[in-house]
Amino acid sequence: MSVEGYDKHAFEPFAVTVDLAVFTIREDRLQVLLIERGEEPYRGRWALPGGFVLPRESTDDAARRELAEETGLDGSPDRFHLEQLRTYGDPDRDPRMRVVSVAYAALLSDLPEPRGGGDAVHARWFPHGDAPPLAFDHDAILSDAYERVCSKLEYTTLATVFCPERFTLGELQQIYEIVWGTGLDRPNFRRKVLATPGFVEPVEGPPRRTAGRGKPGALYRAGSAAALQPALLRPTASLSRGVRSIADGSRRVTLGVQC
Amino acid sequence: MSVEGYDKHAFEPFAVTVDLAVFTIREDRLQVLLIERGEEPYRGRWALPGGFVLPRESTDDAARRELAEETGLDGSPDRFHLEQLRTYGDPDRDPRMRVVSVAYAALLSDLPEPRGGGDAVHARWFPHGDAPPLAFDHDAILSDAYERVCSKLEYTTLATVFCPERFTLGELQQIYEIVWGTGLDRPNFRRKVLATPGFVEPVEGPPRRTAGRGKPGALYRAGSAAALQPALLRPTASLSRGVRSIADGSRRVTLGVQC
DNA sequence: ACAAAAGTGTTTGTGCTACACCCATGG
DNA sequence: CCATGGGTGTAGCACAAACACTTTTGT
Repeated sequence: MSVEGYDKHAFEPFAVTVDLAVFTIREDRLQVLLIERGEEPYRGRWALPGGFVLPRESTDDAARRELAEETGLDGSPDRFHLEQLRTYGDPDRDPRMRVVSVAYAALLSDLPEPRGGGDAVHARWFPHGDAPPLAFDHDAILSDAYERVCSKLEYTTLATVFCPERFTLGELQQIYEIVWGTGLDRPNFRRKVLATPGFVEPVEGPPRRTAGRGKPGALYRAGSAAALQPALLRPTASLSRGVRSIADGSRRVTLGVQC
Repeated sequence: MSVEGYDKHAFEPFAVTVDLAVFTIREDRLQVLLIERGEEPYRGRWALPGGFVLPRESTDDAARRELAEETGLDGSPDRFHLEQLRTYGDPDRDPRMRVVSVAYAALLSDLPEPRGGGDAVHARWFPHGDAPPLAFDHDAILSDAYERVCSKLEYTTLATVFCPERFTLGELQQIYEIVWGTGLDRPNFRRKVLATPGFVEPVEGPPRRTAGRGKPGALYRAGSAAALQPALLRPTASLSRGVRSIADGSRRVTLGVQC
């Protein structure tokens, strides 16, 4: 940017693309949207959705456009989150030419339509962890994106974008448990969420609802706060204090890939 | 990346650059390295150092190269930190052409030589806060970089890269106080640092040293740990004591493209 | 009656805050 | 002696972990 000897044609052309790691929660699993490539290189391999940044378009706009094209969500005012992850710029990441890719992570509430991609390409949701090896360096991007999502749940209220507009605290807790792959203590989770001003707010007319049997829970919607002041940390899978051997295994549902 | 209709010349050329926010601590202040532009646009304005990514070079390599060129640090094995910040891709951020810039943040221990830039351009350190308005969108980049540095001190051991190889706990604490612009309680800071395994390790032969008068402090060097398990949070600007005003949202959370 | 989920309460421990106090050095 | 910085101790509080218990629904 501040190079002195400047010449508009002193450099070889770079292509700039955006790649999207789109997450949602379907069928009690964290799932990622992947697209099957129809041509070389990596024909037949699955990859993250993405595409070229247009000449008069910001990278953010390109990411929004690709997200809309790929998922069919259009004027959806809320209920999703999109943020830049980082940029992948190895010279050999695409065998065709020099491509620098700005990766984005997107979080979506489960969509009404399975997918609305305009193109005739194959696209589907894969449970995170069941995804096949991806094209290019997309395995690394997806891995980075997953770690970002895990840690974002700790210090932001982003978990609510995975929920429907109205949700119970049990459903919100399930988001955390599914993404982190750990169990959480319900009473403590409840207190933590309710003690954080602006995390959730109770819905007025409390028409209760249930997700199976059991007592129906009170309904909430997302509040106005974005940050969790004391973070909601995921339990550390590592240290066990002292020599406590008893009472460890119990009901920790440690499935899923660790962060 | 996974666009189907692919044509090598279907896009206009983009330039890809790296921009660096280089921080150090000199004269008890957090300072940033700036370069005076010698040509249009923004001739005479100060800007972050940076330059074009070469055709066969990763963006990380380009950042390392620019850092070496600009600061003169060469084979320095350690004692500095370089990490990608984020990418700035607005179509109008450079009036000459379409330029996408991958920004990096660099943290350096104070250098022996003031600067070793090979070029004849003007470069100097500015105390953070005293920097003039910068060219392009570099004010925004610098602001993001500063926030990143502040938060990185909270949950990593990165403060040690600002220190000389051997340092006292008082010097380490000063790093935090200078960067954050707040005072810290010495006994508590001390306990926190020493209680974190791998943050610092005592230097064997304890030849004590002093930074003025007063009791000489024990010397330490950086340990092997990178993360601070319980974070070392900067004090919230809110009131202590008495009535906790509801407030405040306080800590910055980088929301994405959001909804 | 039983299972399952929601919701309340209580105990215990850890880590941070705030502050009081002593030690070593230079002027 | 005093000022300055290094270093130790301790009481109080906020918060989280763990777990016992009650309530409300469906089968």
